[in-house]
Amino acid sequence: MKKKRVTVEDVAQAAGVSLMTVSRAMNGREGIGEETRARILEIAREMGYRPSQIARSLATRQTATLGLVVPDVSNPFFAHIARGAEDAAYENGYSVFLLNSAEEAARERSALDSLWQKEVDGVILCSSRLPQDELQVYFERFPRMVLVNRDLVRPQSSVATINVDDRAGAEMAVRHLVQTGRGSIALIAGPETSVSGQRRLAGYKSGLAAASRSFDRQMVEYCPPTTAGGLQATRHLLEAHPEVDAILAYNDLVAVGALQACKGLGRDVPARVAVIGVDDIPLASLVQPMLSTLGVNQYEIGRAATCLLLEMFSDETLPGQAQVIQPELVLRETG
Amino acid sequence: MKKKRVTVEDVAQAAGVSLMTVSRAMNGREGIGEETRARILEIAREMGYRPSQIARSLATRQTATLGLVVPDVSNPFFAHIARGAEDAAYENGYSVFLLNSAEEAARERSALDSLWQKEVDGVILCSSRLPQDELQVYFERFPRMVLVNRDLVRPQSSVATINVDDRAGAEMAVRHLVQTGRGSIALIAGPETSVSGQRRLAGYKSGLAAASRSFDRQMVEYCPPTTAGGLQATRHLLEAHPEVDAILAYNDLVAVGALQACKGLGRDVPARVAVIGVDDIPLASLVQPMLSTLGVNQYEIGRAATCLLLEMFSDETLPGQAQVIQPELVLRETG
DNA sequence: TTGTAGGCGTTATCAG
DNA sequence: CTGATAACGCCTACAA
Repeated sequence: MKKKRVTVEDVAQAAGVSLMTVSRAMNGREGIGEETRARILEIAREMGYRPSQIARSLATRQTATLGLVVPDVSNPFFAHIARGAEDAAYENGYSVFLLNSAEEAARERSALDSLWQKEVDGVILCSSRLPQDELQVYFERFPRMVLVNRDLVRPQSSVATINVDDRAGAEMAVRHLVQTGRGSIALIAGPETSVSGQRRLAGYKSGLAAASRSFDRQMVEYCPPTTAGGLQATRHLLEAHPEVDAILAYNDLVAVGALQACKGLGRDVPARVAVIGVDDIPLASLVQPMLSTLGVNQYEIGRAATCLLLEMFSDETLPGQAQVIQPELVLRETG
Repeated sequence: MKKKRVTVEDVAQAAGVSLMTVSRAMNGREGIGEETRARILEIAREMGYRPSQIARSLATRQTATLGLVVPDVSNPFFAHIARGAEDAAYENGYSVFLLNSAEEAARERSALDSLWQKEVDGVILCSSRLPQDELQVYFERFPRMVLVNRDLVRPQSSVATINVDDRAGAEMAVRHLVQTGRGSIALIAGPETSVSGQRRLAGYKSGLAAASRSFDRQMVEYCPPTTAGGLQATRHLLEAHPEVDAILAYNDLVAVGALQACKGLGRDVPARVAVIGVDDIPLASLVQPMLSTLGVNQYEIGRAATCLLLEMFSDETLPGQAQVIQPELVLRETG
């Protein structure tokens, strides 16, 4: 009942040549007459032949496939990265597996194991929560890897990184808040295990220090990286510390939650409380009041990650790069 | 230099058995002593052995892989579908290829061809813009398929569909606008080639007809399915037809654009103009004023699509289902 | 320019 | 219960 797949052999038979000639014709290789090639290509087209990527992969040990692991595609930040990564992959004839790690180490491991089993040519791993020594195992398993939002303890020739300078960004935001006269600046810090969250915390501290202010851990509230998380954390914070007049949020989603909390508690933004988010997702300019934020171009990060991977593929010599992206302080009505 | 992959053969040798015994042990098959199995499993673990999915696929003609084609993952609507689909796939041991069709027929074709070449076990195709006869070709190429937001002219045993009842939704929205006293209801219709857009247009017309109002094509404006598209189309419409006091938008993104246009032109929403979107993406309740919308649970659509695919996989008898999802009118401040 | 033999890592089939 | 052998569809290397 099932239609059998057309194979090289079928085409070869139909064309009256050996299967190697067909293979050469399909792959545009040297050593074959132009007329022969044209004839074979035509026959193949007529028969509806497409080389099996599976068989090809087994023979060549290359799958023309990349893996993309993100915490959550439904987070606009990663959705844009995914689009950028897939666009670049498409342009270069690669396909991409999309895996969500769901902020869970176990599922992240499972995602990477699955990619390993699928023998992808490279992996883009975003915001990994795995400990360094565990990551090391995967560095060895995969031919190349790009880490987004995660540092490397020591450089690896097969691993590149793309990091947003969250620390500098957070510091810049705090400086700005200080300069505009805010007296009590709080941090809604997102998940405690987040690496970029820790970097923002560091920037928050150093920004405070630069203004000769002391750090108060009461001013830091952890929460899930969502609007709901931001709402709850901010409400909690504001009830305990009504004097807070500025909030730096883990990301824009959390910041929007903060906005909602302020509204719910009757705190006018930005008159009474200033709010600054991170990421500059489209939502930031669509909420009312519009959100000030530390912006980066997510789509380009995705593209860059794929391109890095593919470059590492050709330049065997290319050492593990470490790209750093400086966020930009986008001031809107809230900051 | 490269570490060679550990194969069944290596494990078999280390265990002093044949490779078939190892294969059986790994796959939990019958016909092997419990002690032997445990011993082999242990050895395999120690050696860091993982079966090559590539080789396995070649032998079994199954890849444990699905394809998901969406117009654009960075559109929150599809991002949530993607998450739902991947979650369900993960739970069942499948991986998913993510492809963006970018609203272009050529890229959609290319995406499907690529999946075909990769020999995926099934495909979820969202909002296809391909003509029916061309789709037919792919129905035959893929073992099973689920179409989201696209009808089937005649049922196919290997194809299921999940459709939001856009027509009924649009009609419901128009009825509501009429009942709340709106006199001039416009439609910002999205891309002219969109199937669900056409369904909304039909519902818009029948809603008007049900209220004994005549349809005026001047009240319909096409645009790209984005906030920017909605902004521009609405501005254009409102300038040409200042009497418009209600807008039904192609989706929430477009509706938010409409909101912005109204604001820019000094038209108060909802006092002067009512706006209703479609999809109920998170953004809808985050903008100010909050957006009324025809809501569906996107995440569940994604899950359902994957589950349908996997069910078709086991129930050979299962005929091509056609699930229809009724949208719900979510009234907020704008409607 | 073209064809032949061998192998990529696994599973199916059929003996033992 | 276990093992040898033949696919699976393609490519590399070498021979003609």
